[in-house]
Amino acid sequence: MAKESFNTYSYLLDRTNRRIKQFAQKRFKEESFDITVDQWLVLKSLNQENDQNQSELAEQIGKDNPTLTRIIDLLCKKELVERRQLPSDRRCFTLHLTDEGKQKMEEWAPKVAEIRMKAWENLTEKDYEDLKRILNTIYQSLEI
Amino acid sequence: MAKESFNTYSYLLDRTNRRIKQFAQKRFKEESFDITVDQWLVLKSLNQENDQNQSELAEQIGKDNPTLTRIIDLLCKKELVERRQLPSDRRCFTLHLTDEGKQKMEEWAPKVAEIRMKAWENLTEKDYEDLKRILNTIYQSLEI
DNA sequence: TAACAATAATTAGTACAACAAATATATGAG
DNA sequence: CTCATATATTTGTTGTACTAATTATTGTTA
Repeated sequence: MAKESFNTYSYLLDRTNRRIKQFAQKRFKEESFDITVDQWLVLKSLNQENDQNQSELAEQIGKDNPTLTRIIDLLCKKELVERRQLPSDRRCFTLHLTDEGKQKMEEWAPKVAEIRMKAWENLTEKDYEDLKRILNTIYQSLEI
Repeated sequence: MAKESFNTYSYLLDRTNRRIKQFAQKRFKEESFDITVDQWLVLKSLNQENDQNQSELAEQIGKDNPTLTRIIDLLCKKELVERRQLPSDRRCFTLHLTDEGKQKMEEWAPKVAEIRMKAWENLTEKDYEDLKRILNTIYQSLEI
């Protein structure tokens, strides 16, 4: 294949990724979910596993610490998440959904699952598997 | 498949996309290419086809106009690109590589092609085809 | 114990993404 | 011609990404 073509794949990937976010964000707005897609990712992770500190959570969702700090700041301001000082290591906070956060998660989760599913509706089971494998192969080829 | 899994695919796609950009950016820096990956995309398009106005170019590279305006601003500041007023329609600019821009393109293009290729080196021809098909299917499922 | 390295989180600075709204100009219908 | 509409671009705002620097704390070791 011509070298030039590889630019095209990067472009397709970028474009598709953007549209997935864009679509979800638009639907979030329509449903009056007052969060971004990335904020959703954080809430979802905290809902599955409380007591994570920021570094663990950052690793979990694949974002860096400064980015996560800001997402957490925003979620705290919305009173969906709270930081708790860890007495055993005063450098750390553990992160927790507030009661309101838990309630919103119950309310939002089924609808979000539906919205997120939309992207994949015209793919076969084999397509999912192939996509997963291909993306992971790329990811590992670029180990930093 | 459980609905919850679909979140995972979005996550994989986002993560891989980020790493592709991240990798290219890091290599750009090592090679002292003083541009971002998105700026590269613009230069590349202009190198192939001069005389585009901003709206055409935005469409071409799949970014919206405000985003492109700012990328062009930066490239103009670096004196790689210039805006030329179109006498026949004074709302438009056509965009052109400067001499320095053309020179840099010649210098950078082969190396950039190599860098971009790195992501795909462990995939087969069939993988490329599958990936392209799958990404386009997703893109079209989310027509906005 | 004092000095040094490592870690958790934050902050600052720059850039891009997405969206809405504003501005300037052009075009078409009447 | 004039008004409404459309088009090209810019501006403002919020959020995310990456780098580098900073603060506070903990761990290590001479």
